[in-house]
Amino acid sequence: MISASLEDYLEFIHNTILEKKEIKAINISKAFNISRPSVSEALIRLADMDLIIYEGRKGIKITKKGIKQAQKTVKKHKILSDFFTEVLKIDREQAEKNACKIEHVIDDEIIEKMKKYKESKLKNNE
Amino acid sequence: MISASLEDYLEFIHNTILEKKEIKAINISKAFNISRPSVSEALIRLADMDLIIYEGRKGIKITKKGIKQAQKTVKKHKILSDFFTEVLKIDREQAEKNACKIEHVIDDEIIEKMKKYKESKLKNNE
DNA sequence: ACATTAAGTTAGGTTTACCTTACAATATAG
DNA sequence: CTATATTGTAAGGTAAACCTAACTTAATGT
Repeated sequence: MISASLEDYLEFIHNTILEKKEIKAINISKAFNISRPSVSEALIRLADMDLIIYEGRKGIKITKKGIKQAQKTVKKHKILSDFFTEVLKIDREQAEKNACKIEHVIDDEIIEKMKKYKESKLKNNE
Repeated sequence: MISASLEDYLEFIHNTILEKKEIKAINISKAFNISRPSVSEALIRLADMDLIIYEGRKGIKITKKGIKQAQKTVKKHKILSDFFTEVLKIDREQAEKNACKIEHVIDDEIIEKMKKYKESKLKNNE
């Protein structure tokens, strides 16, 4: 099992690679406001779990396994955030903030029900 | 700020006192499957925060501040659990399990919206 | 009353996730 | 092409939340 912190970093790595084609340790440091040594440590742990390939300055690559893992988190994040904004009418910023925390602890079944609930609500355009 | 673990223990202390009038460290140890030394440590930390008064075998008393804090958690727990079962049709067990984790990270505003959403849904008995 | 059991504490250890300070290596700017 | 700034690593430290083993103290059974 991956921790909430590592899951956050992996999610960020994945999103950043999709967006900008590459990512460096320093970007993670800045994005999460953690020290460079802490990032090094986290990247080593992610590499130990075969979620990324880390070769220092040569860059960070995400593995198949890492992509799968990150996609799961991203999916949860999106469903939570959409449910909060569209069903509960929470503002985007707060929805995002809460999705970031809840995505690490909520079960898949609840996520699926949230998704279905939102979809059927939209269909019946209530 | 109180940690998720301490919040869990305080919630359990509060609920148990309401139900059985008293609680001992050993009950927490059994309920959460953690060692007696870990409970001692946690109780000392809760006492340091003035959430309980702890005098070893003489018992555990919850302070005003502790009751307030615990009630907040209990409220969040109940709203989450009810929302999951009544709105999303999640089974009780899973709803409880997830409420236990989410209650520590979710903002009050979302909890309030969940409560209102559920109430208005019941009123219109959809 | 005394042995056993139960409950709690002490001491010392682990892992995770952070930190700072100091150093090494690489890029960039003049 | 060297000086400076950027990025990363090493070493060592902290706090939280757990653990085990060993001890103390209190309660209980016979």
